[in-house]
Amino acid sequence: MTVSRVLAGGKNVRPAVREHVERVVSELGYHRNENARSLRPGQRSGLIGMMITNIGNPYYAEMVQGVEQVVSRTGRRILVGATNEDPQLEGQLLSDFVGRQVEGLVVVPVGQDPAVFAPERLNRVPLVLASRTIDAANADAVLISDIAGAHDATRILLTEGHRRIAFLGNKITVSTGQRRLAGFRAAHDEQGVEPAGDLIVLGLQDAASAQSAMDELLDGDDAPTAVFAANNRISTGVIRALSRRADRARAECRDPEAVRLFAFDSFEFADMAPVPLSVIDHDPRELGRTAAQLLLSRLDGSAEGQEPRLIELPVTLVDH
Amino acid sequence: MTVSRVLAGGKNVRPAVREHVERVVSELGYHRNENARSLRPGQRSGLIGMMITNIGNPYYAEMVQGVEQVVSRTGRRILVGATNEDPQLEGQLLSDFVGRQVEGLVVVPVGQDPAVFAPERLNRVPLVLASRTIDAANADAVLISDIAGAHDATRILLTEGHRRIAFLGNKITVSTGQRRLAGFRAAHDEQGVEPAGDLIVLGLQDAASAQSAMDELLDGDDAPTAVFAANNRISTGVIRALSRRADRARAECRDPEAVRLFAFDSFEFADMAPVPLSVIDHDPRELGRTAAQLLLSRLDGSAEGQEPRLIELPVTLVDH
DNA sequence: CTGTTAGCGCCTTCAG
DNA sequence: CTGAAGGCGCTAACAG
Repeated sequence: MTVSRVLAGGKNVRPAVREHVERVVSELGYHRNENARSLRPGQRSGLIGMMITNIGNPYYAEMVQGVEQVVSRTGRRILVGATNEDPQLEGQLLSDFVGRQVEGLVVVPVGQDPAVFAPERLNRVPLVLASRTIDAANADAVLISDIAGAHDATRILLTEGHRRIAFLGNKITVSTGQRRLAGFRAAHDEQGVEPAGDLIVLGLQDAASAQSAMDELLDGDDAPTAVFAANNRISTGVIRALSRRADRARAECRDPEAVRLFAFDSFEFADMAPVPLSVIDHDPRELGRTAAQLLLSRLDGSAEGQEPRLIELPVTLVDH
Repeated sequence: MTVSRVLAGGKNVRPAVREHVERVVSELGYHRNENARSLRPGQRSGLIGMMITNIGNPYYAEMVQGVEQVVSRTGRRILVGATNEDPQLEGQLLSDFVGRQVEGLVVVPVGQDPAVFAPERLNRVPLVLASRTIDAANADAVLISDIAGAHDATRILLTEGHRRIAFLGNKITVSTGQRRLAGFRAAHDEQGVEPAGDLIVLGLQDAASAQSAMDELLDGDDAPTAVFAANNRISTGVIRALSRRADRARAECRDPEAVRLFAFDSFEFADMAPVPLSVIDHDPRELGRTAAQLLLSRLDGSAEGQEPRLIELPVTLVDH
């Protein structure tokens, strides 16, 4: 008990005893067992669970960094798990994290099934959805201005005169995919232009598939004059495709195809990409920080009883 | 007790009772408390601690991914903490992780002080050092072939005739910095060439400082004809500097400075960098996987009593 | 200022 | 096959 008191701050302990305890603790390398500690009612575990699709994607890595920065200031640590876009893995991970007594969860959800995060599965653990949302979910969420960003970018392409604009997107079950496509379509509607249906390719999961999809479109009869790449993996593939083709063209003394590219999400070296491009830029680190703050406001009670909140972070259009 | 038995696999429970328990468990969303579970002697916590400098660096993010891939197969989860290259933070993080009963640690150490990871601070928790080592540490380690890689690259530069080769490196207290510089020097020695002392810049912590260091060197009287960039952050800065200068030169109708660049660590888009470069390539994901395997071999007892092991992963030289 | 009691949720051991 | 006892490490509440 005396040791416990010393470690809790040393109140109501005779200075001599306190010093003695401190010395012995450091000599023995004693560490109090945080798990046993959090077993007692009213004690928090100090763990925040983060479920993302893939830490190898720099986008999510930066998000993790944002969350880590904010929660580490409150002495909490983050438990990281990868869902690999697999709803079943997502469910297991959730259950595991709840079992490990996480105080809160920051999640990039895989699908749209609200049952995964139903209240009885969450066991009262507050949840913040990040980057993607689940329409029917009853949770705080931080999103990017997907719709407005895609809308603005597409409007620019249309006003530049492009009529054959390709849309390369990810799975439509992912809310970012839906929302970015919605913005793309809305801009067409607004300008009274019919989107080129044959140029809308969805379900692209990685850079490699985006690259071959792009090649295929450019090899078609009526190739696009502009491309909207709906996320950073897709942009990567598109840039690879365009750059390879430009190299080949130059080697054969042809003029390279000029394709106007708009990319959602920025990435390192966007400013020195081998092809000209415009970017719908935003900060995944800020997204992580905001998500963490929403979560903390549920934990410290400052958002007591509030309705689910939705924050949309702004985007910036940048030309390179 | 019966519920505990059902959750442990349902041995020695009447099927009817088992089914009933299972139904009620899923109805109520009951999760067994993993922390309480690990309180019992002989039970493992299922947590692995990862201490890295910065998750936002794609290099470390990929390392985390490698570790996650391997340990998640054993049902374990990873606790991630950032040290921000701060030895004090590193110590606190270590203590926190040990207190949270991590079963093992994968660490990219900040400095060279072996006291940080002294046995009494580790409390018998196995430690694997990754990417960097501490010479005096008594722990398993996975490194890249820093010395050989830097040696080979420098030898190539020297045989190409370069005599003014700049070395842009990070802090010399970091083992990768030491080792890569050692390889650089060894190649010079081997060829009987004196390294250009005025071109060796150390202590570069980020891309921005590397960029300005590069600019400064190129503006000097006796500018380097080749550059060795000792890690991915530094390469980024150097590429930015070179590319900016090339753009400016072209705008002024001058020939851009031709600087031969060798970069340690690869990065996305290395193959389409705006300046020609060669890369000492290796796979941080593989580094993470290997570190995790070393750790697991300590946990399952298969490396029982073995001396600390040191694994050096090979590098590949790639021209772009 | 210091120590005792009790109970957090779990599972090993033993009794029925 | 099922349940009761006990203890893992910790700290709130109470006693001294």
